[in-house]
Amino acid sequence: MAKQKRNAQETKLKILTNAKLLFSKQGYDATTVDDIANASDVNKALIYYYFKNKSGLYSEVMSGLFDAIYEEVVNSSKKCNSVVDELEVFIYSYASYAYKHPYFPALLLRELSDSGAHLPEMMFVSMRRLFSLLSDILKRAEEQKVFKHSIAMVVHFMIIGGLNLMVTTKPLRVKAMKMDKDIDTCADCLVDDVAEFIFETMKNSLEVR
Amino acid sequence: MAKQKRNAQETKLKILTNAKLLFSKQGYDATTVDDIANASDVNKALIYYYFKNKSGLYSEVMSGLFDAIYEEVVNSSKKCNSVVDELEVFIYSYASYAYKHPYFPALLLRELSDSGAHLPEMMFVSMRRLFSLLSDILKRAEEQKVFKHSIAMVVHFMIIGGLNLMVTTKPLRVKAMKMDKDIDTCADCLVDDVAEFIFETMKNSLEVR
DNA sequence: GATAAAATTAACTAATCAGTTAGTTAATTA
DNA sequence: TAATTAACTAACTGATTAGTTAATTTTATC
Repeated sequence: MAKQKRNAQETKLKILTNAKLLFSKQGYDATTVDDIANASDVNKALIYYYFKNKSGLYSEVMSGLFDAIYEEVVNSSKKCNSVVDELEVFIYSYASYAYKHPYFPALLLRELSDSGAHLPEMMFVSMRRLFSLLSDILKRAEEQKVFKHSIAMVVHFMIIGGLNLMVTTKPLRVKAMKMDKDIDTCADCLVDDVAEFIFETMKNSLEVR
Repeated sequence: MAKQKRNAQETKLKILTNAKLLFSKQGYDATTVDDIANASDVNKALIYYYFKNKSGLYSEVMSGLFDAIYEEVVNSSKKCNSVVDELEVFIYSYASYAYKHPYFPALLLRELSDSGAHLPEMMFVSMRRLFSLLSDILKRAEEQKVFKHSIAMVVHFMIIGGLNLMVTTKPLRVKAMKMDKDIDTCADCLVDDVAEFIFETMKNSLEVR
């Protein structure tokens, strides 16, 4: 039976971690509970012991991720002296997290691709919260006459769309580079260079001159 | 048996259309061949008569879409007198197509979210081709000293990421607006306003001053 | 009009899926 | 230390899935 001593927290975490990786790689529907159980080296019934069902597991995976990135972005913003700094830090911290946790962009894009049809409610709240952060930055920047008026939602999606897609398409871009050296798909671009380019693009465009 | 006269082309098209809608709405894995057959009001075995298998059907759906958008963008570009015009038209024609065919952004984002792991080969080629278009515009603009140097791949993803996400998240944004009027999620934004904002953002940032 | 080919049908198949059940074992409690 | 609880297991269940088969019907060809 048990190969070693029991540790419930450790078991649960193992399940969550493997679920996160598999949902990220294969998507929710193509990932079976058996997949997750096998990857975690636990009996499938255990997953129902710890989580209500497959979607309950998914919800926990996603809420963990959203909480983490929100904290990352918020905590980074606290050290800023200006709204332009805040925008920069928003972009850098989001980029940093996304590159370090590539399952996050994959999961997020999948959810957003069907308008969150199966989006757990708390995830919806988290996303609105994240957008609020950026929206607030842009609004204050406008009030301070640092930035022009902007469509915050579009800014948001240009930033996170750009970043997320840069993460998720890495293998594709590497493949494309091998096939055609004339096309620069940024296969070796560093995360900071990407974040910097996006930040400079937004700043140069929005700043009042 | 047959409820009316047979028309093979019409039957095939009906299957493709319904497959496109369902794959777009539910994703590949959650859409069953039975779903598609029922939606098309045909016998399931017919799908195997016309297409090799489920993934063969998917490939045909996707290649149709990519050919269509590529043509749309290319044909629009032919009427341009300057590289800046070309960029504008690239963005506007992509936006126009994406808004008129919301299943395309949904399908594309899903594929890109897992780095095209299941991406049909011809779709990979189509995407590279589309990116080449933009990359070429930016390169020429740089050579003509109209635009500064840019990371074409990041520009590409900021543009298509922004546009695609604006399309796919429409219902989410409407929902968010209802819950909190203080947040402007651009729920009623017009496609041309979005395209214009994205174009102006890229132009203002990249143009040499 | 007869035959062949194309389009279509109903029924079938083996495998897989989310979830369940009853039993076992380790850890905790009294 | 015995009883209870928590963590875990193997096996099961009914429904669903992609794909198949053989038969039927319609259309095209001669």
